[in-house]
Amino acid sequence: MKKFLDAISEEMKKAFEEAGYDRELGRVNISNRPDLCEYQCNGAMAGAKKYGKKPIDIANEVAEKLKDSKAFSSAEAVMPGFLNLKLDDAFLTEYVNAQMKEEKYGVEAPEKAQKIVIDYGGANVAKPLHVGHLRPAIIGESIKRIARYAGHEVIGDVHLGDWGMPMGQVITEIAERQPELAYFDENYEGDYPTEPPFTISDLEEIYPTASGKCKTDEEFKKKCLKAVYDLQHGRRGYLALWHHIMDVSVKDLKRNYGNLDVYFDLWMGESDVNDMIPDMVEKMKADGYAHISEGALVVDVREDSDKKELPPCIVVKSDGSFNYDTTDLATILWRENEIGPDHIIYITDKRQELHFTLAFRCARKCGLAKEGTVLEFIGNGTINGADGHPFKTRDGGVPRLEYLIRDIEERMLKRIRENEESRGETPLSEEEARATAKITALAALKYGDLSNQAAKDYIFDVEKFTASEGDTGPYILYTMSRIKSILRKYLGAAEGDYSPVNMKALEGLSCNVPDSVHAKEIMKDIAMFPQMVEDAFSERAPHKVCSYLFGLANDVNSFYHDTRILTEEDADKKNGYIALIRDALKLFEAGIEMLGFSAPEHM
RNA sequence: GUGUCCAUAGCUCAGCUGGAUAGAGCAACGGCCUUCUAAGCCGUGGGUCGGGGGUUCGAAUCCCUUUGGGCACGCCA
Repeated sequence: MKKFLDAISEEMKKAFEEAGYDRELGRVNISNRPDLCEYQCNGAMAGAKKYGKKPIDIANEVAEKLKDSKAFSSAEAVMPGFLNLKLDDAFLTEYVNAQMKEEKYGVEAPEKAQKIVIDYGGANVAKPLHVGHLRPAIIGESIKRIARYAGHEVIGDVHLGDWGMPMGQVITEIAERQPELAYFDENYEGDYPTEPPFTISDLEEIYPTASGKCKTDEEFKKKCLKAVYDLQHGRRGYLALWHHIMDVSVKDLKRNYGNLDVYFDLWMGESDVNDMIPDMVEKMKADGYAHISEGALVVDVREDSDKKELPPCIVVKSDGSFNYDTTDLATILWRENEIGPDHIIYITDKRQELHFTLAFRCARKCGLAKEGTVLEFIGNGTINGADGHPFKTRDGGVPRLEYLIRDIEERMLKRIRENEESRGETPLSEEEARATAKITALAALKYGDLSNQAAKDYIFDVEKFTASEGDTGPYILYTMSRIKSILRKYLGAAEGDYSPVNMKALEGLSCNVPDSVHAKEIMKDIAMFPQMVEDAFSERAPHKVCSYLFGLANDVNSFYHDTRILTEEDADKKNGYIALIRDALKLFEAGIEMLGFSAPEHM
């Protein structure tokens, strides 16, 4: 079915046409003066110049044609030339009931589904996830889900940092600590141990130590760089050690991402394209794109339109090893060969923008990316502390994601127990309460992040996220659990029964013509759902999903407050109310699914 | 220095393909629980949209300029 604004715009366009004007002027939008009207059309003013008429005259002529409109109960021309519109209740009701019967509540499959690779992990192996990894993970996961909901084929890739300097650093540090290990004996020809010589907590300490040393100790840094070269060029012992690092680290990363409800289709990394690099480099040389500059093999990517001189893209470093330009280029080639995407979307910290500009141009110039493949970079802002500076722990370190989440969960758990006590409810079991706290905490965290524009820095304020008042994840979940509670009771559930609502049993009901402003507001929200999904997808804007859900929650809560649903004596009315909140619940479910979190049955 | 992004209420942010009186949340203040979950609802106060200029019937939104910030700028990722 047509999106709602398109559907009502169609009536307006017809009116413009009948009045003798360009039908394209008839675009209808949501009113920015809700006190005056529900929807508005500004086409009369836009067309005034073209037709050499006063806007108000055009508006009046058009309004005249809308007298018998099905969509609008009133259409009024107002100075200087606005067309103020009120929606016909029956029209809206019919639309919403038809819409909610559809599979995706009015979201149409795209004319041509796009194949999209989305690269959004950015985690480095051997390094624990910290706050810096939070945004790409959360934003990427959401954009992936939005794109899927919009009907596209999306493949998420974690794209691990597993082939660069950190690997050399870890290997070198281990070599210094345990030089007797077989991995470091170049003459060793036997099998290496199957068990790693370190645990995940060892690794978490080894990497920062090594990284710190590199900043002060030139000799150590040189050894690390040499180790990177050797690893990339197949030194047996290093490769064996590297496999251990991967095993230990990836297992931990999967657990951590899993806790965030972030799931990748591909767990590939820089290392996976190592074998493709030699041929790729040879071809770039043979085609005359790559040349030696300051000892490194580079590709010039400057363009005449540049406002600033760009550095070249370094394909092979002067010591013969590869950096992330190399692996990113080879990865583009791999994705073209193996997946053939229409889009490749990268989500990383915005500070990496220049790198991607260079890599994209290089890939384009050297023919690694096909003509039609869109390479897109989404840079996320940083997470800052309350002081406006990058988020740090009290001792100045970067906070581990795990601890951060645990902190939020504890606060939520406390809240659950407080509520039980003040409501006089039977307390949930420890297990159940913790499960609810976990779900709520994740919602708080993700919503807190996603409700900000991806590209902007934002202040991470634990107090604010866990306050669960106002524009927060828990507020959305709370609204949902209120709806569920009513639906459950409507279906005859006993007090204290928090089992999932049987939505199937409610299928037969449909919304009545709204009998209150709040009911009508909810229906107008519902009607806008498909438009919201399209906008959120095309603008890569999860925060639009957030603000949509927040608006819906506001309207549902107002409705809830004013309308006695279960005690309504008129059965037909009551069923209509139930259908209305059921539909709202369906959209909440769809919305939070797109944001990447879920809802508890009771909170 | 060059490029780039940003500046909106006390705080945190929407709005930016130009439209009528610039919106939320938090904080402040005042109401509402014998009735479906008060993690809620209703209300009040609070802004020369950093400054200046321009385009336009009309600018937070587009253009120029200026101030103040963030970030990036060849072999880390």
